[in-house]
Amino acid sequence: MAQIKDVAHQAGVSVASVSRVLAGHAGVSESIRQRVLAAAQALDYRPDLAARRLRSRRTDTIGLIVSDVRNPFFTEISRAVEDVAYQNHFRVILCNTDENPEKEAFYLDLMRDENVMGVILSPTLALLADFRSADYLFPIVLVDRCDRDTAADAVVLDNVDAAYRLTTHLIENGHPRNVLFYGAASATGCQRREGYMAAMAAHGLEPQVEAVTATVDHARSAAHKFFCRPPHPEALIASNGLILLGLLEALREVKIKVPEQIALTGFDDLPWTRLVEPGITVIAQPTYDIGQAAIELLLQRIAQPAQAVRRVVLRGELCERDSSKKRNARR
Amino acid sequence: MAQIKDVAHQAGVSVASVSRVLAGHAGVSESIRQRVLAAAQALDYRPDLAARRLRSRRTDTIGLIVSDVRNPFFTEISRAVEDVAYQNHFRVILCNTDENPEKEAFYLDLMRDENVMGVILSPTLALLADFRSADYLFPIVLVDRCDRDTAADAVVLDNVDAAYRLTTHLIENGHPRNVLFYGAASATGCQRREGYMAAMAAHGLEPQVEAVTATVDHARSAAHKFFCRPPHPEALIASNGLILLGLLEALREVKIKVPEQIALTGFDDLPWTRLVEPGITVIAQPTYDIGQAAIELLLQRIAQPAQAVRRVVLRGELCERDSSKKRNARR
DNA sequence: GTGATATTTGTAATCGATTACAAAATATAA
DNA sequence: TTATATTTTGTAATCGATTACAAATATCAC
Repeated sequence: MAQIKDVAHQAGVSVASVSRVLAGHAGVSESIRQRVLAAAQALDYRPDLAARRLRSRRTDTIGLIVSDVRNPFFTEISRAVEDVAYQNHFRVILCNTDENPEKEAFYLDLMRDENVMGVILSPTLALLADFRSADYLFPIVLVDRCDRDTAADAVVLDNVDAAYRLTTHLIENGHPRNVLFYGAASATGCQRREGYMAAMAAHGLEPQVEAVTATVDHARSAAHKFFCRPPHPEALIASNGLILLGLLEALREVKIKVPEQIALTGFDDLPWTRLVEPGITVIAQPTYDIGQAAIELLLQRIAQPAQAVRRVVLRGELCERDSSKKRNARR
Repeated sequence: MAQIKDVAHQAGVSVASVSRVLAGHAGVSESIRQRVLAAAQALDYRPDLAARRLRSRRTDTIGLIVSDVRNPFFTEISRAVEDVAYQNHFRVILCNTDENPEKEAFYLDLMRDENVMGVILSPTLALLADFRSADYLFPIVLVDRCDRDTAADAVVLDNVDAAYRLTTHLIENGHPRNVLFYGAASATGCQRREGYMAAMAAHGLEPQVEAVTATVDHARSAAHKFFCRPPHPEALIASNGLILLGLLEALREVKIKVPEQIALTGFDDLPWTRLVEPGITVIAQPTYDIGQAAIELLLQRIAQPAQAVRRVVLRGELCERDSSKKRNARR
């Protein structure tokens, strides 16, 4: 394995010159430049990253900490982050917290050990509660979850607005008695609940919410239990894709027909929502864009650590499908 | 930021002793051990990984190179790999090749630069063709794709067998005239084709195959074109989940009913396959297990570089659903 | 040509750990 | 007790780059 002194020797120059050429620094003569480049090529020289990082204190690495990359929302975000990171010659370390604050703390420590240049984080509710960027040695951009008053760079959906519009859509399509199943342990769930409450209030309707853990299995069993005690509502809203899937499975189990007996809507435009019969009305999140915006924000922050805190708010798109078909106010 | 000499000073010992205690080496007195541990704790000392890696030449990092983490098959593998890696105090660098050999070569170079201790790789067909582990400075475990004669550690599904069983299932359920849509650019696609051909031959039936690019969009348009020239076959087989989804979308577009007019089957038990009406008969791959086996194999290889080349072959499970319902041989 | 200034190049210090080797301390055998 | 073997500890070299600083060289005005 060739190292810098071999290249220097081969080119007949000092190691400093080699380093300068390879780092693209100015103030080096064209003749040396050529000789170094040729020598490096000839020896197939690759700088040792460990040595470089030790001396330069840069790692060109960022961390991506999400609850579970298997959640399609985060899968897409990961892909976006990696695309942009690699275009900018950054590496990505991926971590899954499973919404577990201990794992989250472990990975944040790991990020410090790795001396990453920045982190994209989807924080647990516990961490978000009193989150302060200043507590960390590296810049952090929050994704997906962020309170109104959190002083941190963030990229989020306008959850309140999206839930408001989804709820309003249901009401206007003749489903005033609807109930929200939301993930109480997440900031997004709470914000979507807020939008739901606002929409119901605006129409003078009685809201009804069910707090669940945001997993398919838990949502399914919670919904199953819910349907054992009539009367059934006219419509359901799921605060995310996992809960939505759980609700659908429960409805299948208890043989309640969508949309004849009940309307079903939710968040996240997953592949299956337009494949099932009927198609499910959802708020589609621009997931790739969210990831892209997050990594771009992070790279900017790394380049200019002092710039003002920025928040990017993206709008969800309502995809109307047959699961929330119009119906007469009274049947 | 405290460093090792601060800890040494605080504990009143040499840096060597601190290093030894923290590395868990034997031959250090209990009294020093205690003092060092206390000092490290007090100063919240975290070893600098760049320095450690430079000197020790270990990075405790592995690479995971797949075509696209958004493919649910690879999403699940990623998660398994990360789980086991982190349990063993390894980090994971994730890379997406998009089946592009240049990107693949780029990332393999990156792995060398990063001095990773090993790589889990889902190779492009081009790379697999003359793949030799010995060409790389680090151990490599192949996942998902591997030829019969590839001399490399690998974890794969028994594709020939699985395709054989799926095809046989169709034939036995009264669908002798079936056609396989397969990803011609992938080793798995070719092996599944092989199993299909064998099953058809075993039953004295005429095989029919359509080579497609393994993406939803391409499969959809290829299928769309296919259905414009009757006669239609009695059944379809998709060689992976993306193609399967493309076929289903095409069938919806041209309004061919499953299973009344045509049976539909494929590989990969994605969430939607049991949600759509009718449920789709598929070969379920033990994806998490595949990822887990791959990382475990890699960790073993790292620990014992000279051990014999090993191949883990897992069996796919046939999930029978209504999309391939039994029908009379002649209608 | 001289001196002042700007540019290019090289030498050596440095990043912060690990670890080979030597020295010191302790245990064991005679 | 002494000599020897063993264990514990410390000193200093080392990993392979980057970069501060000094030295050498080139450029320019007069």
